[in-house]
Amino acid sequence: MYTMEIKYEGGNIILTDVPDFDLRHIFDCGQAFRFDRESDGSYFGAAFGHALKISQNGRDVMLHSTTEQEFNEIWYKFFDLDRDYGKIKSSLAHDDVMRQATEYGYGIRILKQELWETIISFIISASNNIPRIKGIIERLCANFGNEISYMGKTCFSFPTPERLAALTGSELSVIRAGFRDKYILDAARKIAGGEMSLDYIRSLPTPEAKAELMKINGVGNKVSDCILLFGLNRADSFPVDVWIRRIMEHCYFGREASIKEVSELACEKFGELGGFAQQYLFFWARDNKIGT
DNA sequence: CACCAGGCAAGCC
DNA sequence: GGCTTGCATGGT
Repeated sequence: MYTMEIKYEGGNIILTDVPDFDLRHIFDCGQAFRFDRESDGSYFGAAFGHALKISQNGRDVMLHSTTEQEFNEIWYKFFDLDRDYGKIKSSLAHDDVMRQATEYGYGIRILKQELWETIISFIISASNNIPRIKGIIERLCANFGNEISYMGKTCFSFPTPERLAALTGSELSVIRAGFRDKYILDAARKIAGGEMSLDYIRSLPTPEAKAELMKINGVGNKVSDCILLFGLNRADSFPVDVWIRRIMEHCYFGREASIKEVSELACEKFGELGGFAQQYLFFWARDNKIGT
């Protein structure tokens, strides 16, 4: 049995004996764009309007300069510390592919991110690459977010729908998002204007939530699946991007396969654990250039 | 210089 | 329904 302990010491939260947890796996598997590795191996970023430095030594994890209240209200849920990932991995590791993928990314956790932020982040991800996605989101926050003072540094929160809805296309062009500008504005205006409700979307069953999200211009099949998985905690969602398609073709089909075929096989093989399987596969395949 | 990057929408049949 | 093409920007 795992025996994770939570202590509050010297203004930091210290977790000991954290199971299935690795910062590089968590932040480099492509689910979050606002946390970066520092030269000392720690990660620095922001979520839910709060900044965080987090570091790890083996199974011990430190959340720097954080209160118990903030940990309980934000970071405990954000890092999905409630969930038994050992059980998930053993349920998935029924073939050689998933055995390798779950062993390689053993410390992956699916972060529970803010819904609004995932909508905009994955709109930006379309036909883009991860370094540039990060750059665009950084400029979005620096220009239109609120200042956060933390550990002697200044960083920025993710801008609200209201803030972005008030912008013109040319004002938004400073973030250099290209053709995605109009999609970002469409999302912000639908939500800030009350035409679309995030709380209502949260309350919907997955298929209905997906249909509602796809009313936003720039949110299609794949982007909506990412929003469902990362922003709405729908772990059965299996986003099929070019990487997942290639790895599934290479490892399971042995031929080219359509997105629909890939989705159907994932549903069959992984079922309600599809989202976890997707993250293990994505991290493993990209790091090892499998299927390329 | 082409070609592509966690896709999508619009325009075709 | 499925299949093509243009799309902004930046990197190789």
